[in-house]
Amino acid sequence: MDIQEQLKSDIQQAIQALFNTTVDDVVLQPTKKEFEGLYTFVTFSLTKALRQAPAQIGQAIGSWLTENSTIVSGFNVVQGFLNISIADAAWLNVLNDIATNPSFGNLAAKNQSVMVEFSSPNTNKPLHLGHLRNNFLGDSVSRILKANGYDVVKACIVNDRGVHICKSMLAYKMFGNNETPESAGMKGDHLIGKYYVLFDKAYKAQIEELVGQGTPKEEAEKKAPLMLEVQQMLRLWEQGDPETVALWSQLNAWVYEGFDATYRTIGVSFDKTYYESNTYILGKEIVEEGLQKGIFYRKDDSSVWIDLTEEGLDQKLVLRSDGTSVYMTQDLGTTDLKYEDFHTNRQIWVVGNEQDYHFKVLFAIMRRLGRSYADGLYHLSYGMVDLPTGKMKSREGTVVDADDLIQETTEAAASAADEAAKGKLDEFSETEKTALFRMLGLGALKYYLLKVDSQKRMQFNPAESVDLHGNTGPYIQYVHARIQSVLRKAADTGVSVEGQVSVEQLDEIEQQLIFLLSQYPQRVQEAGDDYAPSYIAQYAYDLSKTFNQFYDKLSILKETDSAKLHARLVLAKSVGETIRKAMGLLGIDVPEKM
RNA sequence: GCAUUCGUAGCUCAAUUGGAUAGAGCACCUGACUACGGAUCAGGAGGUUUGGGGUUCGAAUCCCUACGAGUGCACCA
Repeated sequence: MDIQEQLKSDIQQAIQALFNTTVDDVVLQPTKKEFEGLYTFVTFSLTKALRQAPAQIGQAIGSWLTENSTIVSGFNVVQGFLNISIADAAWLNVLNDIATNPSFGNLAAKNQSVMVEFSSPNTNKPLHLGHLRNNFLGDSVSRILKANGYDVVKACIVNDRGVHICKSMLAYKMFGNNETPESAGMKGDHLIGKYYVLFDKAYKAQIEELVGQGTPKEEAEKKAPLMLEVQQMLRLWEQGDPETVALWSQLNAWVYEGFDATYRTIGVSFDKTYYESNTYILGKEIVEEGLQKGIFYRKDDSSVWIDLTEEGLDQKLVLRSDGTSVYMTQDLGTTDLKYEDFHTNRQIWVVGNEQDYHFKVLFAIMRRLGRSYADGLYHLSYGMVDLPTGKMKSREGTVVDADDLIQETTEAAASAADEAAKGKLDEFSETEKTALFRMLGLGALKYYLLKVDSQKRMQFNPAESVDLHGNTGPYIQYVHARIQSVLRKAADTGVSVEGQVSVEQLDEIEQQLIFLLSQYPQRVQEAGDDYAPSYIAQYAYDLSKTFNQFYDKLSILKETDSAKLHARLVLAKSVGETIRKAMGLLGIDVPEKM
C-alpha cells in the first residue's frame, strides 16, 4: 500500500467527517527536518471555506487522524502546518513491499509511444562537451520514459551533407595526401575535424588578403576562391558526381567509425538513425500541400512563405525562390517521415535553446497543416555549457573535446583511487581496474552534467567535474559499493537477507530512509512528466546521503538483536537496489567494489 | 531595436511549482577511526534571493519597473 495515497484519502475522510465538505486535491509535502513527522499538510487554503483558524483546523484533522487512521501515529501543529507521523508498522509494510518487488520503480505500461531524437551530430568534426550534455540528456530521458511505461524509440539524425562537410572534403583533397585514420593514428572524426580546421585557416587567410586589397569583408567572405570551390563541390555532390560522392562516402565512413567508438564508450545507442543525405529532399510535397490548403503563399519571386503573426510569430520562409529547401522544409519532411515510420504518440527533440524559435514555428506549421500528431511534438530545450573562462568557441580553440574529456575524467578517477582505495582493488585485474575507472570517470561526468536543471545554462568546471566528494556521481557509486560490501559479509557469515522484516520499533533515521525509498516511483513519474533527469540525480544523492547517516548512526552487522539486524540488512539491500535503478536512469553504472 | 530566457552564500547548483527560520556541495575552520568500506560522518561560519514597487494570510517563485547577462531575429543548418 502506498502510504502517501492512503494518507491523502484519510485526510479527505477527516475533512468530510469534521467539516462535511471535500477538497479536490490533498497536497502533502515532506516535513522540514527540524520538525517531527514526515508528511506535512498545509491548512491555510482551507481557512476561508471553513471559517476557522489554520492551527485549529490542523489540530482537528490531526486528532481525527490519530484516532481513525490506521497508519497515523502522531501529529503536531505549527501555525498552519500539520506535521504527521506514521506508525512503524506501516513503514515495515512499505519496506517489505519494496524489498520483494523486483520491478519497484517501473511504472505500469501506458501503451503509448515516444520518439526521442537526440545527439544529431555534424560529420565535419568530433563531438564536444556540448554534445555530451545533449547525449546524456537524450539517453537519460529515454530511460526515464521507459521506466514510466512508454515505448521509446531513440532516434538520431546525422547531418552528413552540406557546405560544412564540403569544407572538410576540400581541405582533405588539397592537403590530405591520402592520409587515413590508421596512417595518422587518429580517430576518424578527429582526422576530419583536423581538415575542417585547416580549411578554416586557409579560408581566413584568403579573406584577409582580399580585405587587404580593399574588398569589403562581407563580399570577401563570399568571393574567396575556397568558398567558391566549396560551393562548386556541393553542386557536384548534389548532381551525384562519382568522384565527389566517393570522397564524401570515404570521409563520412571514417567519421562514423569515430562516432561509434565514442557512443560505445559513453553507453549511448539508437534504435533508428536517419541520414540527412537521404532526407534533405523531403518536405517539398508538404510545401505543395500547404499551398493547396492556402496555409502557405507564394511571393512574386516564387519563394514560399507562411504567415504566423496570429500565433505571435513572424512570417517564415519555407522554400527558396530557386525552389530549393531550407532547414525548415527538411524538418517538415522528417517530422512526417518519423511519424510514418513509427506512429509514436509523441516526438521529442533534444536540441539546444538557441533553436527555441525554430521549433515554435515548426510546431505551429504542423498544427496549421492539421497533423493529427501535432500536439505531441515537444522541444526539449537545454542551455549551453560554459567554461569558467567563458563561452566555448571553436574559432578560439576553447572547445572541450568529448574524447579528451572522458580520457581525463577516467585518469582522474584512477589517480584518486590510488589514494583512496587503499588496497581494496588489489585483487582486481588490470582490465577490471580500467573498467572501474572508466565507470567512475563517466559516472562523475554524467552526473555533473545531469544534476543541473537541463533548461538552464550551466558552467563546466573541469576540477569539479572529476571531484568524487560531496554531491557527485562517485559519492553515490561509493554508497552502492559500500552496501554491497556489507551484503557480501552478511552472506559470508550466513545471515539471511530474505524473508519478511518484523521489528518492534524503528529508529528515526530508518523511518526516514524507508520514506525516501517509498518516494522513488513518484520521483520517476515527475521526472518523466517534466523530462527532468535532474530530479533523479537529486533523489539519488538524497538517498545516498541519508544512507550514510544511517550507516554512521546505527550498526548493521554488529547489531545483536537478530530481528533488527535482519531489518537493517533488508533496508540496506533495498537502498542499494534503488540507487542502482536511479543511477541506471541517468545512464550511470554502479560498482560492486571501488 | 524587437522577441525570448535568466539573475539565489566567495564559487557551482537546489528549493516538491505560492508555504514554515531559503537548502546542498566545493572552498574555509573544528571535531569523530587499531573501521559493518574515513572515497565517510557530525558541527561552525557564510544570504536584504540584482535594486525598487505591487498582488495576499504567506513571494526566490506571480505582476510592473530599472539594471545586468545569454540566445534568436539568414532565400545557413
